[in-house]
Amino acid sequence: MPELPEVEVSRLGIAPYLQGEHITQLIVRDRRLRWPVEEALSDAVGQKVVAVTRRAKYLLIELQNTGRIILHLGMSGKLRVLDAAVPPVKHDHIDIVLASGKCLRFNDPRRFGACLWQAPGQDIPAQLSHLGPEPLTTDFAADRLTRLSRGKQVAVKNFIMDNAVVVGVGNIYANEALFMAGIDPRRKAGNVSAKRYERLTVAIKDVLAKAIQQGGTTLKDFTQTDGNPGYFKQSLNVYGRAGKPCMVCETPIKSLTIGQRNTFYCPQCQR
DNA sequence: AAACACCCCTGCGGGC
DNA sequence: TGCCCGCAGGGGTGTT
Repeated sequence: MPELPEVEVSRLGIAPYLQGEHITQLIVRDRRLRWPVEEALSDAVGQKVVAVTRRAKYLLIELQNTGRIILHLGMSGKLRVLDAAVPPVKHDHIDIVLASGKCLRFNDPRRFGACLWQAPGQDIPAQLSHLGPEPLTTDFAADRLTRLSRGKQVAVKNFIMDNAVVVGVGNIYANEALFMAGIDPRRKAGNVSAKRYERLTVAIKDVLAKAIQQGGTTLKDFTQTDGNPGYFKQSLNVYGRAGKPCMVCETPIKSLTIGQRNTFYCPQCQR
């Protein structure tokens, strides 16, 4: 479900309900997520939430004692803010209950998501310690793509989906950004010129920022925390449009598999 | 080292 | 209506 824009939309939706609130209870109904949910997570009870931040596709619930609850939505994870008394439904695995009477409820049918616990004073979990720059900051610039890609045989699409290169670019937005930049997704990363990486960098920033503005992309089941869908699907140029005419030149969009993932591109516009 | 394939898991849509 | 198959937004792990 979620790429960076959907995670950011979720963050914006939940933050007002969590910030400044005390956690009164943690309910874990199923610990079998991407990694087993640690018992120590309940150490967060009694703590005040000072902020909800994001790193890559991880949401960080920052606690006053410097502890953190770290959530990842995986492929099918969803967050809702509800009255704590609302009965849980299937796949509602975790409730973070707040003094306000609300709770943050994590639902994840496929259980590819995660809930990690970083105790006060502990290092950030290893999953977050080797991540590349955030795409929407100035830390992510074209020269980085050019420098890291020299000599690389990997397809440029896989290259920009590598979290060590830049975080938060998943399958939808990798396809969209490559279309916007006019680059064939199969092209070897090392064979893309510095000039074209300039265009790709702009495209990545642009597509992610616009998707956040429009509330993310709803494909099957993504909803904003208010239950409304995201509207960016209407702006997709290539993703999921195999056989349909290119928005620019009307050539049928092609699909193929790159790195075990479905890839869409315009054979005319992307070289 | 780099480039892949594979796996975790459930639900859903399409074809028959 | 029902069954079976393929596929899905992520990403860590293990093999060449």
